[in-house]
Amino acid sequence: MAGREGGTLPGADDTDAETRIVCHVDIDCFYASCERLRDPDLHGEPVVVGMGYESGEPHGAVATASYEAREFGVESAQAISQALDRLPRMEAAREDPALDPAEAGYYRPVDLEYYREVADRIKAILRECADRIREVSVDEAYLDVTERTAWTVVDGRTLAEGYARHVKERIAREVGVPASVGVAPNMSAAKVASDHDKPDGLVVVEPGEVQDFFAPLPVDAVHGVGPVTARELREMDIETAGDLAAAAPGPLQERFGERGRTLHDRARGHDDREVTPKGRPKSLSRESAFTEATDDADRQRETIGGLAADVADRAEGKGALYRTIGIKAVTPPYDVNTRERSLPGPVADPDLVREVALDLLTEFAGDPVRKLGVRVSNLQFAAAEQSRLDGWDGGADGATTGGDGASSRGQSSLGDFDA
DNA sequence: TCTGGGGTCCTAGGACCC
DNA sequence: TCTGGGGTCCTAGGACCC
Repeated sequence: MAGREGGTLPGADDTDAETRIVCHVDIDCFYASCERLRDPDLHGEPVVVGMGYESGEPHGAVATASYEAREFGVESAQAISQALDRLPRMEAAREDPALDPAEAGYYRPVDLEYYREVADRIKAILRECADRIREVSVDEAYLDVTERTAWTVVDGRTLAEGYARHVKERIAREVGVPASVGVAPNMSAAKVASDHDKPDGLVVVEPGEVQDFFAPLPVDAVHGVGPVTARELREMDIETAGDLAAAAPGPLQERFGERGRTLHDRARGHDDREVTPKGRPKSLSRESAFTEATDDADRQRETIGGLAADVADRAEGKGALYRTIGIKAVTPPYDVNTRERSLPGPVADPDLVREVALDLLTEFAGDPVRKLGVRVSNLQFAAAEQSRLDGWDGGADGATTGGDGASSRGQSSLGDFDA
């Protein structure tokens, strides 16, 4: 509100929430865009990237579909077999006179390693463009650019808009993938703004406009409202974000607890979360689905053994100790069961992960299972503290991670992205 | 939507302690 | 023997997100 242009004294800076400038950058159909990067012939064509997909085979699920592929009804998380029904493979269409190549698409298996290389180039640009950045996932990040630009309007546009355009164009020019960008005075509004005009969008929501921007959107456009909450809100006659903003906070809090308050706030344009780096993981897991449910105990044990080894291996790679080991068993129709056991102290012991996981599995012996998973949690990153593990001083854990957060993060950001 | 994989945070009950 | 109230940890499940 106080547009004190020349008066920002460092330290006396009471940057009030309304004057922050947050960008949310979201690469459009990231995996498909990466595939286009290495095969430019795919530009303008329907592209489907499948996980668990092998060339020509019908298994797996859609990880990402290009917008052209979505026109044919191909959706994220869909079975590849179903996607193929709606959009045949180009190779098949060219051989089969009954099929029209104009109504076929290109299918590719997920190649995470390559996508991470591309993501690293993008993230390098984003880090240059902001003082603080939170990398949400491989293809998405929040940037706090308050110190880099301003809400000042020049020639009918905010400087912030020009800045966001610059970020977007750098990504397009230097990496070659399209991004959608949202700019707003807080994270939640920036996220919704970037979603608002995909693909290749740029949506700016100025301070004071946030609530009006939200008002006409369906409730589930609010970040944190999923299918279940949306249904319950509709039962309360809350259909739009505007309805949510106007609703009495009491009943919301009664029904949804603390989350109710948060969602109400967001719909009203309030969100004072700061853009902070993500920090270390709280758990590591690996899971895998069977092609169809199996009650074969040997197969189940074999799967758990493999997952346990993978998880232990990943934990070791990140220098993580774990104190809790758990499994997940999904039984038909789709019941998710979890079991976990905590140990007296943190360990890094692959054999123990396997042993505990197999022991937890015995409860489901003989049950048909469609998916199994192994997880370690209660993590401690003791690499630095390891040396004085015997000289145990109680607060070592908190003190160290807090103290050198910045420098140690630089080191471990290696681990952030590796497998 | 007949359901892939990797995460986060929250809630609620029970055990146990003081 | 029955009864208070507060706190922490553990476990299971649920909702949500990308």
